Amino acid sequence: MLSIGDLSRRTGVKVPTIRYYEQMGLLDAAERSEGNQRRYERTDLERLAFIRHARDLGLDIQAIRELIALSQHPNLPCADADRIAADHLSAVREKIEKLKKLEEELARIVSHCDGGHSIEECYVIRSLSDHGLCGGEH
Amino acid sequence: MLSIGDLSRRTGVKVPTIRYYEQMGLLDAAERSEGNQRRYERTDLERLAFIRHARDLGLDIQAIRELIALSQHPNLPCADADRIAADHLSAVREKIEKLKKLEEELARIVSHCDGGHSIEECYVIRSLSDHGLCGGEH
DNA sequence: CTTGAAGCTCTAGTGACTATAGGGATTATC
DNA sequence: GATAATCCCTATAGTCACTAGAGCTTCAAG
Ligand SMILES: [Zn+2]
Ligand SMILES: [Zn+2]
Ligand SMILES: [Zn+2]
Ligand SMILES: [Zn+2]
Repeated sequence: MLSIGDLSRRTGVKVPTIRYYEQMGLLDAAERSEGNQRRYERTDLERLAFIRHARDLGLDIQAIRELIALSQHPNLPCADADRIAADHLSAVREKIEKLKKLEEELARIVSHCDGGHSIEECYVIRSLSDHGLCGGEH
Repeated sequence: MLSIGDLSRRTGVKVPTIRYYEQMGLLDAAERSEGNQRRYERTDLERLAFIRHARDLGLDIQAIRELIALSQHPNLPCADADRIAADHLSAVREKIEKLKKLEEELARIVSHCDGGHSIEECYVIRSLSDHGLCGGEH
């Protein structure tokens, strides 16, 4: 039986975060010691590692909740799980696209000024004042 | 003199957001009509357009506050403004790098399963359970 | 002068935590 | 068995940049 601190050390998830996951329904409410402290077993450790890994990959709490629910039904087809992952991949790709546009614009803006001007002439300030100086939309 | 709604329509910034920017100190507290409604002038319109553009480029409120403060001193050198922009560009590039790693991993995971398995065999679920199946860190 | 749109303030909700306060439990040492 | 250090508990509030709603007042058109 592991304390919440043990679980934390073994997974790298902070103690308050573990309690938060319980509150959000990702972890089952843990058994308690006589003194009301949480006690965990190996299955909880695995569940938490799953959650942690899914979070590291950027999945949100709701998606993880659904994946956990699915994983409780080993014989169902996995189309739903695959769709969740595919949707997330699409969302990540969209974010990348948006950030690349920002990067391009910012790089252009930054390259036009080297800190050697006055604020009045600064290309950074002028670009922010006038989207017309931009190369694209955002 | 423009009402807050006029300002909203001309900049595409929603009315509550304009009030929020005032509260955050990005916009000066507007003059008021006899009936306590906000009234704006051209300079406010320009300020709001600046804020909007900076937000569209991903700068946060604090950075925008600093840029506005700088733009009030036209004769100072622009090194601080340039640094804010350059720092933001670096942050954007870091985000892109992280997202690209996620994308790669997610693409790999998704490509291994086509929805035609059982949950028990699903590569998505198995990958989430075991980071050892991953190609890199995240 | 009436009506409907627009404006006002204040509060709370979003997501995924993190921090703090003010206590109680457990464990190691003496 | 006492004590101290560490751990754990709940509950609340703060983060960021808004957004939504309640309940009220003001404005502009007809
Ligand atoms: Zn400059
Ligand atoms: Zn622009
Ligand atoms: Zn699958
Ligand atoms: Zn992994």
